[in-house]
Amino acid sequence: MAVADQPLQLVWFKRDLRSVDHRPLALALERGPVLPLYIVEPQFWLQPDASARQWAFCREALEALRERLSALGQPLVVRVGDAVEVLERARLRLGVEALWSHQETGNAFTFARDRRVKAWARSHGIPWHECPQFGVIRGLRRREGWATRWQERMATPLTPEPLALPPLPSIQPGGLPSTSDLGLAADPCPCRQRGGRPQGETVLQDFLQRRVQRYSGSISSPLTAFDGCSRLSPYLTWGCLSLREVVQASASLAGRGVRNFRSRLHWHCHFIQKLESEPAIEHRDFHPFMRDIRAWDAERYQAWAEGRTGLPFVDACMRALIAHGWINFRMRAMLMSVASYHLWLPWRETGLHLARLFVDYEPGIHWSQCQMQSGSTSINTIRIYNPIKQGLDHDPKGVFIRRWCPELADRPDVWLHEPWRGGGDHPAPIVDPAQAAREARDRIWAIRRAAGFDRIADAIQERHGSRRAGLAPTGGQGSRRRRRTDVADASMRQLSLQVDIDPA
DNA sequence: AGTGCAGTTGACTTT
DNA sequence: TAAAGTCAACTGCAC
Repeated sequence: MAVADQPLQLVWFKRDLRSVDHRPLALALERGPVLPLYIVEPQFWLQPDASARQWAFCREALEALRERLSALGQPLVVRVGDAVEVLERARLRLGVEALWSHQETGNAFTFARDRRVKAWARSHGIPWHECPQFGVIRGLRRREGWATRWQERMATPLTPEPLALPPLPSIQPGGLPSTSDLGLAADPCPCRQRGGRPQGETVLQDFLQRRVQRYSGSISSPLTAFDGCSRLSPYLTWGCLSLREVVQASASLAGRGVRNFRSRLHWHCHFIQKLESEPAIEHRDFHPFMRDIRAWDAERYQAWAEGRTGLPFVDACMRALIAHGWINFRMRAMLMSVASYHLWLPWRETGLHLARLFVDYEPGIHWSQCQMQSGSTSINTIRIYNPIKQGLDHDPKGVFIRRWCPELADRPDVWLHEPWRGGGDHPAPIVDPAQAAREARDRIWAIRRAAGFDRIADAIQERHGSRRAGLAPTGGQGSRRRRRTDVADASMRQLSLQVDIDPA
């Protein structure tokens, strides 16, 4: 009881639901008794990018964290409400000496909420200590040297789990709301991964000890990716595992698979950095010439969203995503590409649908990817996926298609990927893929050739493209005519924006 | 054996 | 993490 007399160190858990490698927790504990708090914010869960499957995973992770912290002496305290109101109540009833948390690069809601929290903390003279998570750098001015700083951060020793937390017996732990308490729509996801650090640790061990061997060869096809990918993404998104511990756990291993995997961990932060540096990319196209070019069409959207476009491989991927809350990277790109090019739908709406379906939704990665797969960054090559070719390449025998589109199970192999061409009365897809791709390509290139496009693209490159030694940011993607060296420069710059695979 | 030719492969360019 | 087009080199085969 004595501890309650002292002002508390308030550790605010956000998307960092673990007690290992948790610097804010460790630092707070050095100063005094800690109140470990998670705030369930109904407004956050009512945002259009939130879903019941995400809450289900988060809730499991919270239960696991509560159990772990209980074992250390003080269970996780959970309160429901607006963050500032909850913090203010804690201040009035318990006294708060300092607020501790990890930096969060989230959506517009969490960005605005953090600014309110900052104002609240300042007005009451409460210092708010935010420790960086990931390799994302807040207040980044120059992109030069980013990769080195990432390496340094990942090489920092892990912060050990506290040995004990002084109990606060007078504080009720509080219950975790249900999906319906939060007003979330029913969202069955039968094959979803389970939340919680113990689950994350198991997946990590299994991946590094066994599955990583075949990583490189199995990440492209949805037939093999569910087992072949690391499947760590939701545990990183919700912070059950720290990125640093994953990097360090893989550091002692060698081989093609591990190298490939590590480059993706690097890339994870590279994308989150873009949203950190420019929060507007969640809502607005990078390039102004790309704004409002697409048309809303409710029927097309619904068909795409439910996996009934009539394009078998696309529908199979969407249905698998709905059931698992996850699909491999390449198929995410294809789904977005079909929505943005073939169906010509605005990326914000289709992006929100995918965000809700992803249990591992990470705003920085997600919105960068949505814009990239829609051609609106202006500094990346236009990549229009051919959904039939993707199917033939990655599911040649139609095993995946038949699994998720049982209505096609009896079709012979020959026309499985384009059943409408096999004669009979099979319905045509909602768009003719070849014609739709051609029209989209022509529209995009007409915009890219417009006067003034390149000048703005160069400015975007200057601000967002990562640098590589010896590269001057000159020339644009849409130039009508270009010297050979400019072409090389452009492709190098694309690569570095797209995937930061700098080995240095 | 050498030639012509259709078809294939791979590197590179364009959109 | 794209796809389609172009072109030159190559291959197998018929004659």
